[in-house]
Amino acid sequence: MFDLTEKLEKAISSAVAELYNEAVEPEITISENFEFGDLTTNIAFKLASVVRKSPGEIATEVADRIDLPDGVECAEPTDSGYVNFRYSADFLRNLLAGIIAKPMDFGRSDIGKKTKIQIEYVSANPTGPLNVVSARAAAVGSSLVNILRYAGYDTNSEYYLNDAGNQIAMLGDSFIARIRQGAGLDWEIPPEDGYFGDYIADLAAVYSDKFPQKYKILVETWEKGEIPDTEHPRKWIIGELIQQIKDDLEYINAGFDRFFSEAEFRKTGKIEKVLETLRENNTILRREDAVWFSADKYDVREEPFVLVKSDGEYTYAMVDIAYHQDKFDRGFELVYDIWGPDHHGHIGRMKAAMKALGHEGKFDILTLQQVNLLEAGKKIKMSKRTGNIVTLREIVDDVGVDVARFFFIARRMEAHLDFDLDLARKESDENPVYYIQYAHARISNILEFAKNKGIDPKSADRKELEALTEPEELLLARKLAIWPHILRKSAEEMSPHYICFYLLELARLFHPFYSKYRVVGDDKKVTMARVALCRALKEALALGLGLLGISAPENM
RNA sequence: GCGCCUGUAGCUCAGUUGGAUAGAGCAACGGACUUCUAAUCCGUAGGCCGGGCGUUCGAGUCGCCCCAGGCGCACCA
Repeated sequence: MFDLTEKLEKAISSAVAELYNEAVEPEITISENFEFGDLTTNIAFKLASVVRKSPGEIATEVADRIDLPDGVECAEPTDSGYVNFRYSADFLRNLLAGIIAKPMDFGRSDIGKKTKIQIEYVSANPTGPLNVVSARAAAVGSSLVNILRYAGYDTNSEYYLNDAGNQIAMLGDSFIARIRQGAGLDWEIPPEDGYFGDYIADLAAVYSDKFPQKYKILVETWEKGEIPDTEHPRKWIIGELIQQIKDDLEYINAGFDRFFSEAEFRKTGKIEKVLETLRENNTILRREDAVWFSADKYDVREEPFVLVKSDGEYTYAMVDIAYHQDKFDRGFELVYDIWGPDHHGHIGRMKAAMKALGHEGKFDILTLQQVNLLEAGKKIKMSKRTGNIVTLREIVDDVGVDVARFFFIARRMEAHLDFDLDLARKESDENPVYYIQYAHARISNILEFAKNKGIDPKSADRKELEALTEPEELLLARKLAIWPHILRKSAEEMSPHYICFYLLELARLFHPFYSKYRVVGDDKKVTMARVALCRALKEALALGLGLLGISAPENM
């Protein structure tokens, strides 16, 4: 809907075919400056060496020959070699009328072709509250899911709950130690891999209050010098921490379609099956009583790694490989993970394993870089082990969901993020999120004002919109026309941050327009048209903010 | 030692996959509220795009070599 790129590409290729008998796939880009029109192709540069003419010459010939599709007003060659295209006024009016008629479909596309795609993100171990890195992952992942869904993918989000294995055992040990501490017994948290955070001591206190009988038995058994059954408290704290994680994710507006339990998965027997498949594929070797995967067979840069330890336990890698096989068994055609930098060393391994299982090209990992929290100009050092962390909840409480989400999303995933808390707090009145939201609130107010005067163009027609003639008005309409491109790029490149910058630019055009012109004025025609423009703008802003999981307030 | 990520305005970051004059927010300076929201607007200033060499019509973007910061290199997860 309202994306002329494809039509234009066809028109250009057929013009080129007629002129030079060459087959090309033209690139259409958005002009970065509106002086250069709305859309641009650099086809003449690509052809210059093949056709042996200057780019400028080719641009002129192509521009003359091209059969312009509906909605494109003209093709303008430049001396340097570009061909610039301009949307027709009629196209822009159509666009505005279209947005108002079907606001929830503006820029919606089917580029995903209903492909079944799964995005796994956060997946932090349930050994403590979520930290800022998880907060970033939650924000980015959830908006990516929204964007892919809007782009026509059959999208599912999943959180892998690592609720089994060594770290969980260590968590249990740490928790038991804290219970002993609460009971006044001698206690020690496992020094190597234990969890030292205060939250565990707090939960120990909750446990003894909540289960006085079980607590009593525990303490009495210890006092007799015997070893009690600690299964209940161990299970309880995991459940408790998982619930906290789910609450935190809700808190930052990141919903998941599914939480996938490792403990449950281990019972299904799938791990054995996958191991068997790998064995059949002749990718397994035994060495020193352990079972290894020959990753080097699939990627020369990788080395074999252990799947089953000599004590018979599966490694994390083995379980994770089987888990990913299970995703494909469940029918996902594309599987994406968002991983933190600390798991970087495993990317090559996992990819090699997926290749071995026949999923090459269907699996990819997006790496999300770390977050540095700055306070008073200094980095806050964080360690989950020692419990010295800044939690998701703390940061959201501090700056608000909308601000936190925007800051997390508004940068490339690969970029390290310096989150200056002082700045976020101090400038919370003038940060970019409010700039965008304020545009939305202002427009809402105008529409309310207009409505009270009996002006409510729910279904604006093109005739009314002919009164839009000022350059600022047309610029706004042209900016709106870009929205489908932005969405497509965002989905194709799995990059939610483009949406942030687009919305900022849109707001950046609206505010000056607002101060310069009156929307509701004496001229009825102009008023109608401007109110309609405002409606379209409001829908686009709300849509974009919605995809980012950020609220679009009516009042500020 | 090996691998990955990053280096763009004082600060935080974009830069349409190699294209036109490198952009935005904050911070700084000077202005603007009697009409739909001043969380706004108008104006000024701010840059050897870490450094070097190369590739070509053309490089912030690609290649190689340095420099700086971060993160990984387990029969841990």
